[in-house]
Amino acid sequence: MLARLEMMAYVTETGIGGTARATWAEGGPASSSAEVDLEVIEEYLQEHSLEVQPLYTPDTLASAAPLPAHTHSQQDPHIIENSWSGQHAYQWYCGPHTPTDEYEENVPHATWPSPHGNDWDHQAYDVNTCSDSESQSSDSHCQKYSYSVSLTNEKKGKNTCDPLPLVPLSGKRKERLFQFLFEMLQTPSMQSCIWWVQSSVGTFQFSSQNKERLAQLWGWRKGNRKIMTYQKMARALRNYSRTGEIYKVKRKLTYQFNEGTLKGLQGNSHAA
DNA sequence: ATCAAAGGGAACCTTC
DNA sequence: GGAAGGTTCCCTTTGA
Repeated sequence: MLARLEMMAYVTETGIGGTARATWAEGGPASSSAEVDLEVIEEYLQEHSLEVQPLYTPDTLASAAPLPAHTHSQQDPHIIENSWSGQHAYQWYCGPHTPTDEYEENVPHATWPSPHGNDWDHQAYDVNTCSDSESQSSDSHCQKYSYSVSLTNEKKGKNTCDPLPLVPLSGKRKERLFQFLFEMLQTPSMQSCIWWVQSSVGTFQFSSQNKERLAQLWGWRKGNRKIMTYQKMARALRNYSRTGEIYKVKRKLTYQFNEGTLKGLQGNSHAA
């Protein structure tokens, strides 16, 4: 139970939201994340008998630094990385039903052509990458890719409890790492972990301080036995350089989607 | 010198 | 059973 609560605090911090937001999650850009009743999350976890490793023990929880308001140190503090200006059509799953039930109800599935010919499993990403650390909302790509977002958000009026599967989608092709990263890049509450350096070309950067949390979320999402670390996640990212889906750029903690991968991800989000 | 990040080999695992 | 896509471990290199 304790581990579960700790995990929930972690989940809260990493963007799933929660009315009882962990103290170390306060103050950061994630503070605008959708709020979810923790009891609902717990109910969900219990219903699905999720075995959750204690990502943060009381000790680590106490020692964990508050999420920094992650701004570029030498930049205008008003410029927030990956400053997400809208809404996302994908939805955080946080209700008492099975993820697949609700998810499939709300989100039509599409397939993308993969660089390797197989169809990518689709998770209804939305793209609103109008802002990043180097290109702001005037970016033509943003205008090009943001229309679907406006529709959903204007209808919803707010960003609340958007379901996103917290567990691998059963019966579907497993989510791939680059899909997960793209999804995180579209998630405003993940700004403290990962952000666009230049969304128009698919360059993104991990937070030096919070990269481990993002990695843990990835590992948790995949249902790994052990806690995922940035080191291991980066190993997987290096494998992408062989296939060309993502490659490393000569900048600390910075990677770039290749053009085809980026278009596939963006195009898929539009198809949603 | 130290440390974080990067890079890669190799064995292993899970899923399709 | 084989391939794909990681995961895990471990070691070396690089750069601030």
